[in-house]
Amino acid sequence: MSLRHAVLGLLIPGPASGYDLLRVFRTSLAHVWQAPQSQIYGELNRLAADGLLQVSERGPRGRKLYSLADAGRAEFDAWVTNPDIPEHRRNELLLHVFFLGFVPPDRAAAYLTAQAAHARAMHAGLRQLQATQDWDDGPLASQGRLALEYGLRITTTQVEWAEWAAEQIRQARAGTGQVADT
Amino acid sequence: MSLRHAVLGLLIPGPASGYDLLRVFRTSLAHVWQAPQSQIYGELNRLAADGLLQVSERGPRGRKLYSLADAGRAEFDAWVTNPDIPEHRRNELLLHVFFLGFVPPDRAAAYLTAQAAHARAMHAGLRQLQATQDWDDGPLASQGRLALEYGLRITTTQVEWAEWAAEQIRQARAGTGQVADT
DNA sequence: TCTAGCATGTAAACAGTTACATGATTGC
DNA sequence: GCAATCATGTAACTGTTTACATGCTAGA
Repeated sequence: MSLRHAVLGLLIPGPASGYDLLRVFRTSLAHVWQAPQSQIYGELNRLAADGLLQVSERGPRGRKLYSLADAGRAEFDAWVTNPDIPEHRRNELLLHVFFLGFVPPDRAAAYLTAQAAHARAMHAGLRQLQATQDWDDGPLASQGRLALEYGLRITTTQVEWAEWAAEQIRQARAGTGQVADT
Repeated sequence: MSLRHAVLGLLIPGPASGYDLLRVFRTSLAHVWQAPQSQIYGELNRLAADGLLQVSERGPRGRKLYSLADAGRAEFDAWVTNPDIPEHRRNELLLHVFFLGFVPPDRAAAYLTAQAAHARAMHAGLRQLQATQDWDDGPLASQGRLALEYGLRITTTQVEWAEWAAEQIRQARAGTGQVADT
């Protein structure tokens, strides 16, 4: 239930509406934790029902400003530096790789080359973001820098690995080919 | 719906029961795609209802051997080298990092050091696996080697990043401390 | 005989996605 | 007046997890 904690955390700097949070999820949090509109509004209502936050103000067009209750702040504090991360162990890329032995080596290598290209594009996108972003604003800016560096490093590793893996497959094919032909 | 394709892929070498698959998910696939028992049996029944596989044989203790139908093989083939991977963009670690500005720098740095230690332990576990595994068996062995290398490289990157990030926070704290004191 | 492992299934709850639905207000 | 954006909500569906439930069979 990390969405819960994300919502609580976003209310720490001050009260905000569901719509405000929605925009944060679409911008700053887009690369970190995606959540559709329906989920955010639902979670806010559940959080309010559980007493972790309350509606502190109502504005025009039915706008509701939520603010953090003491219980919510406590819940967030317990979560944020709790080192236990529920290991998800679901990696779509590796699942494909696992079964790559069932297709011809050429197709398998091409698949990995495509994944390398994809990771490279992701990396370029993050570099772009790094260049355009204002890195002096808000309490979340320096954390954003850390997260972005994570993305840059991980995508680099992914590119290198995918190219290495494609090469492994090509070499194995060449190896068996030669043996078979000789 | 990747579980679907994992199940189809596992039936390529030959017919197997739900229980057989269950053991594969607990061993070879444990680091790649986890699935609980109830999900596997449910998926097998759904897959059979959809005509992607059929019960080819019944053994003792109600054992049902499933085998791949032509439609199932086609579905698998379309999936396995399809380069489009639905981007999940949900990273629990980065979500914590995003909010680390709301706790004292010492706690934030300690959190990242703990994550470095965790990634280091993961890495050691994979090295262990690499040493003990029989790397000459089955059609999935060489793919397993590629996946394992992925894990080794990613965990290395995670360790390096987490230590770097912890250092960043410590330095920022020292910096503001000095300025404030002068 | 009894335990461990084989073997399958269901029910309830929770999490997440997509699509639909509605209305208010601001600026052109 | 109209379009864009603000603003919230609900319904249906799919995917996932946890827990419970049942019975068979091989071997010590």
